Amino acid sequence: MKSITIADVAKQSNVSKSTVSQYLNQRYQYMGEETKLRIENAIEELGYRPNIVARSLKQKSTTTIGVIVANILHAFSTQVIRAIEDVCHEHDFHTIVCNADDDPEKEKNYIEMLHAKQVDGLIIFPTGGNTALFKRMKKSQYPLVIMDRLLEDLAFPAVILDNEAAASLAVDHFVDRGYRSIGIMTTSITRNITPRVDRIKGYKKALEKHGIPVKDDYIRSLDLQHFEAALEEMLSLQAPPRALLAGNDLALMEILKFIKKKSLRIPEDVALIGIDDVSFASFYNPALTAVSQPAFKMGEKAAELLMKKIQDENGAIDEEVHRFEPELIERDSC
Amino acid sequence: MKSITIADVAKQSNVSKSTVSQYLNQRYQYMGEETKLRIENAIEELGYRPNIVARSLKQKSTTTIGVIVANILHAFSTQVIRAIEDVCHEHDFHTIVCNADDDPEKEKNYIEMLHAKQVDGLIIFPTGGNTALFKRMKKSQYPLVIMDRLLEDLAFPAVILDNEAAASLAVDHFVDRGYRSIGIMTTSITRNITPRVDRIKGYKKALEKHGIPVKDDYIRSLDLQHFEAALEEMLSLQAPPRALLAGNDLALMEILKFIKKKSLRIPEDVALIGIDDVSFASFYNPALTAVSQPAFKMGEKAAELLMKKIQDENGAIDEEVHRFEPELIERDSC
DNA sequence: GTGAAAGCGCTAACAT
DNA sequence: ATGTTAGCGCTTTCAC
Repeated sequence: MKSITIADVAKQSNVSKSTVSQYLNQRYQYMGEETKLRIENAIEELGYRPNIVARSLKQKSTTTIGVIVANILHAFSTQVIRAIEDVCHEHDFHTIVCNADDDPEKEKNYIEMLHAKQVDGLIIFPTGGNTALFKRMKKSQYPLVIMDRLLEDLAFPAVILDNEAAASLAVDHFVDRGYRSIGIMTTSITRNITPRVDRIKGYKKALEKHGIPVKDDYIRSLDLQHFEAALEEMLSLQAPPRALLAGNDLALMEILKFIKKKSLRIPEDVALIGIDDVSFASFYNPALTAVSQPAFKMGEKAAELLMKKIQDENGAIDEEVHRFEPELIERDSC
Repeated sequence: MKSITIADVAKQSNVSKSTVSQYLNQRYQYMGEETKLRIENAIEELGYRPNIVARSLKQKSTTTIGVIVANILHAFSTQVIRAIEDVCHEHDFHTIVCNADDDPEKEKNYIEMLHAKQVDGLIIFPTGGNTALFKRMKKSQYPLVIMDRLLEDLAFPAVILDNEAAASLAVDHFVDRGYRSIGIMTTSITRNITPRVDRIKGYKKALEKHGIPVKDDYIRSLDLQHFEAALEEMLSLQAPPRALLAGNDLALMEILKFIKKKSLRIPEDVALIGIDDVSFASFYNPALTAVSQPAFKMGEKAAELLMKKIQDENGAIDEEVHRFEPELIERDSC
């Protein structure tokens, strides 16, 4: 499978390689109309396609960015990815998506491989490890924007949800509806995943604001496979919570499974609000009240920040964190 | 951002570029133990990472494959993708995923860009257009495996579901449960999307097998945005179907929305079976009976076929279609 | 055991 | 207006 090169086109059309190159890069300022046509035909006849690898080597740009998500299973990740792809597409950039699977080791491998592949920049949903690596990237000025989670001590441009507000919104709504014993269940916070920590923080603050005492028994943060046991435990407390806040979509689904298994009624037995709007929220029985993140806007913002950083050579370095507001979607589960 | 090259490492360790290259490619057969160490240190000190773009240019292989799915919104697509990624990872290949969004034009662009990017092979869920392009690829021997849908007249290795069997399974189950007026709703079959066509075919055959007359009023194939109207129509027939088969996950969700909106009961008012097992099937109220595809196995198979095709230079060319068996998961919606 | 040199396909001065 | 030339960073004979 020997490929057709620019040299073949040049020969076929009786011009030099450089002229063909000019043509390919639409620099036909002073190019003879006839030459242009000859080249056009040659390309057509030969079915020639430029080799992007060679071009990238020369130009030191692959017009490709990488995005590494901590966990692709979150609907939020996929929504953000689609927005990023859209923006990149507008800028004629390609996108390579990798899933770190919540594993800092995998994250590290992907960062290194994308770097080796010479992607022009990275959008990362950090897993929470790899501090040293990030420090190095910071120093090397590698175009990087952080999404969803914050990296302590490291000032990269970042796009995140106002996670405290998200939890607050939910608690406020529970209280509005007359609930005062409210639990929160979220996935594990070993490695200090900031959104989860912040959501718990927001939950506590909101409770205090309403003069409701915070009970540690009502707060659980653990791996999905331990949800059932934890739920069992929490709901068999002498005074069990009457309302449950799911810290994210995966947590919500575990809770729903449990509720189904135990034939509990929503909201009579437990009221429910989930952070993240799941695909089936509107037509679940009952319809699920949710706090939704503006995933699309967030993805757009992250991509725009990165594009700017890549194009501005070493222009104004934006290290701000861009915080987006969540929104409560009222339905029937609370 | 000038990058560190092999030359820098060579200088730093007082050897030539080629020796460093040997080292990088683990060809230290005759390499001095000491040289090895010096290189190792130099690489460490400089933080050198090989430039994959340059390597690819020379080696004419990017150890990357592309996968183009017709529509990423189908859960099936994402499951298959994950399996493909796993297999590729084992073979030290990377994967670039593109979403054609059911648009043959986009499909074409992606094929061309992936080709230009010199990916070593392609797995495609065809949108149904681009016959000429595929014919050309066939001729050029480009490593390609087809997934999910068949391409008429074109013999590529393919991995698909036994779609007729899938519909049959559902109809059989309906009949078992005493239903004899059964409708089917699926997304549009303009462009002759083979799975949809075959599912309808399987549905009809199964009906005939059971001696139930096929009614055209009970068969609808259209875009998602027209589902509501079509459902309205079908269920207001003088003799409406009492059971509904959803042709895929997206169709199922539309049906569920409609049912919710009209406050219909499942299965009392309509029984329901969906082809594709959705994430929430097990904990929906009621739990959803489904015909599931072995998505993971199918993805694995496709990836393995492609890897073989890529590695076997021009070895045995497998043009078989590999057909997988669906499985009925019995729950409460029928 | 290690090095020199050519070349992968393309671009970009610089000539002409 | 078009051609010549020198690399981009790496791999790979072939010498030494």
